[in-house]
Amino acid sequence: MTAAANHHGRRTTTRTRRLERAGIRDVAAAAGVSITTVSDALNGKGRLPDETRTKVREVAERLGYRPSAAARTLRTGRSGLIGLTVTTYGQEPFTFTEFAYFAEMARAATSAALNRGYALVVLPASSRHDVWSNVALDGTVVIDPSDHDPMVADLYRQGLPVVSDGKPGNCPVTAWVDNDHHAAVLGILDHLAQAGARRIGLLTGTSTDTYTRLSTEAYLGWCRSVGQEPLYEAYPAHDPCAGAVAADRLLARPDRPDAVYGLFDPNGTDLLAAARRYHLRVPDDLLLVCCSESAVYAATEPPITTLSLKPRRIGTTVVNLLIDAIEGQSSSDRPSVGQASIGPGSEDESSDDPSATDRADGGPNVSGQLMPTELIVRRSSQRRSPRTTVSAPRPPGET
Amino acid sequence: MTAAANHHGRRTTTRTRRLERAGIRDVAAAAGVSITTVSDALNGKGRLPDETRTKVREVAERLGYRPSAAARTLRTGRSGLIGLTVTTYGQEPFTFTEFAYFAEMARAATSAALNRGYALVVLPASSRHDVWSNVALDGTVVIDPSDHDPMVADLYRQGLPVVSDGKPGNCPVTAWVDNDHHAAVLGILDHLAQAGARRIGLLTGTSTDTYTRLSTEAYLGWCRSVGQEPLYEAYPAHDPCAGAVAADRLLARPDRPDAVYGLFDPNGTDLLAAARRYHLRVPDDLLLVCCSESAVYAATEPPITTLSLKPRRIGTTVVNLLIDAIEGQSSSDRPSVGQASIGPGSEDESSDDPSATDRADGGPNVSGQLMPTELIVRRSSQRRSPRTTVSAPRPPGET
DNA sequence: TGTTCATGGAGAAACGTATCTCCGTCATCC
DNA sequence: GGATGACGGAGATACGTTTCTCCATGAACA
Repeated sequence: MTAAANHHGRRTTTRTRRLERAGIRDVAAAAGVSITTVSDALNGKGRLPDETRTKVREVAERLGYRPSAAARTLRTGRSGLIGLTVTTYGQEPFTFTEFAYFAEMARAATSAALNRGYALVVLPASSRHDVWSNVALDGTVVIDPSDHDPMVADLYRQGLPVVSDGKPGNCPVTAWVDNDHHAAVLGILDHLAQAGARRIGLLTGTSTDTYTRLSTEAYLGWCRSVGQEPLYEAYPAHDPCAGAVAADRLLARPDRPDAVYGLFDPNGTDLLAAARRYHLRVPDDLLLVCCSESAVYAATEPPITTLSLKPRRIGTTVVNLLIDAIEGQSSSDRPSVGQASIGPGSEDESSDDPSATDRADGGPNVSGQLMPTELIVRRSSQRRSPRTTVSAPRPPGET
Repeated sequence: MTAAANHHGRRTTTRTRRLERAGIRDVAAAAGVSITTVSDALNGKGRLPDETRTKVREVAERLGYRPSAAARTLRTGRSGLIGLTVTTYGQEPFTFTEFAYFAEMARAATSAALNRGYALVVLPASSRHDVWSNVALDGTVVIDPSDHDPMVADLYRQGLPVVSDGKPGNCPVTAWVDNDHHAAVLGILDHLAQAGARRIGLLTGTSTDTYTRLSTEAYLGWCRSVGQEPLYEAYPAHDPCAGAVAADRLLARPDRPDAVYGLFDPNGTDLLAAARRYHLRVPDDLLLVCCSESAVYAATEPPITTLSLKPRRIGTTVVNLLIDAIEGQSSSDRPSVGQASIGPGSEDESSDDPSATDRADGGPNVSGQLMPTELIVRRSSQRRSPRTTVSAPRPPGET
């Protein structure tokens, strides 16, 4: 008795016991061909005449055959799954909803992954290890890794490609993508100064992630360069109430700022509410800008100028870089991130700005990529012209 | 030469070629025990003295051993993955961000899944089939399935547990959870009437999902019962601009309503903007309520009364029901949804309202569950008392 | 008439785990 | 002093694919 016959015998008895899904063997038997032929026919490989191919496909369809993803993954070493790691604050697992940035970014990432035949698994950065090791990942996207992130290091050591959203501090990654936060903050401060601000305040966070750090540093540097005394309040960004309190504190100071930039999404409404409490008119008494992806700031009274980090473009780029690394890895041993990472996979949102493909080195050998932000100018930051033009016409000349 | 030795021989030569992850065999060899012992030691099974167990664990740790999720899945038939199907509109894959409901619900679902050791895979309902069949799922959560949803039927036919958020129309599911939309709409309309509304309008959608359908029907029924002529505008809810246009149309009608309920999240700002355009004061000239999970409506001018569907509780419940079905399935053949589905897994958000565990039958044999909504009363729907108390003190009497 | 190719397809070996079965070895008990 | 069981652990099989290797057949060719 051959092994195949033995197999089949066992299967038959098993099937009488429970109604099981048809396997490739069942298809082969029903079609009167070998397992190899079925596999080749369904996967478009091998050299088979079209008649055989279509016949096998018909039989498979008739039997309701679905290939076992687990077996395929085991055999090929590819699961078609990529992880999306989100930062977790305390017990609450996600900032997903708190900041529209994450939601948008995750959406774009999911979409980009699906476009290339991958699915996204959402995993918290500090999850118990068992969940992580229970899912077969081809690679991981990490949002804002902390310095020396042990999870990232572990993944990388396992040989998994890791691409981070946010320039990594000290952990090894395959590639990274980030906004040019320094330039963005400088642009905003210049914009506010140009609108007449003399004392620009900052609402910032206490956490040590790259975004907060770079933005705050840029603010402090700008203050130094123009000779303004820094005016800022820092609060734990994950606390929904702390933002409102910090905004209030900032406007309650004796040296009250006449313009404020808020680093986090809810800061716009926080600041608007605080301004109302102190009877400050926006933009007459107080200029306002905040970093947000939320569309509600177009409809507030007054509409608030926002800095968009273009999370969709970032999410798309990150995923495409990751998949490039995953798929490039097999052909050559060293991960060579493809040169056309933006082009093919992002029909949806990469409509503008080809300069986004510029490269900047950020580590020993990893390819980093800085992406531009977009300042959406609305009434809250304009004293004179109420028109909502986007471009700031001033030539660079004051830092 | 035994098969094991053969294995190991091959492995050794392979390892010289490429640096591979250590397998269970390597651990067994390094620890001087058998594969069985390693497996048992790491999984806490079998009868082993603690010394062996700890020794094996040490060796595994030293070798950086990570069990292959694919192999485990293949062997056990469990992947620890559950799918989250999100409705897709046209080409754009997700409504994720558009409606805070989805973001919140997905977040809670992810969290609940992780609490029980599962990970969530986000998949679009109408994805190409290959992505679906490429991932090994233990079960699926479906958000708002359409009638006769082929995808759901297919999953169900495969024997996968399917739990839907939103009472399913005509597709078979293991269980479902939904809000009591009928009661919610009636409550809102009564609330508005009680605040003095004579002609209540509705901003609704053109799609045929359960939420839109039930809500609209409830509105129409209420209109019939109180003898009011229906005043509504329907628009494609997935179009971000169409809502603003529909809101404008509704307020531009000659028979302008003096109160409006908007079924979708952005309707609040849409209606507020439209009211401003027509110089209608809220709440004096126009009472406003919309269904939203967004916190921004607490900070608008005026703050807008919202109906919360409590998406986090729904997401948590749905996932727990699904996992109950998955894990119950193995012990008995018929999926018996556990009786304590809310209790254990939802430490975070099931703080209130134990009545949520009530059951309602909605299909032949599936267990459905109706969950309450919450009306957050703010200034936009109150004419007299500007205090933001939740209870409306006025006695009913002027319908 | 042999040799060479191309064609169509079968066999069997992995992939790495979980688990079922079974086998020694002692100590214990009647 | 032989049966009994607990203890500790090894062997082998199966999970369902993919894919490498190889074999038959017939046609083309020298």
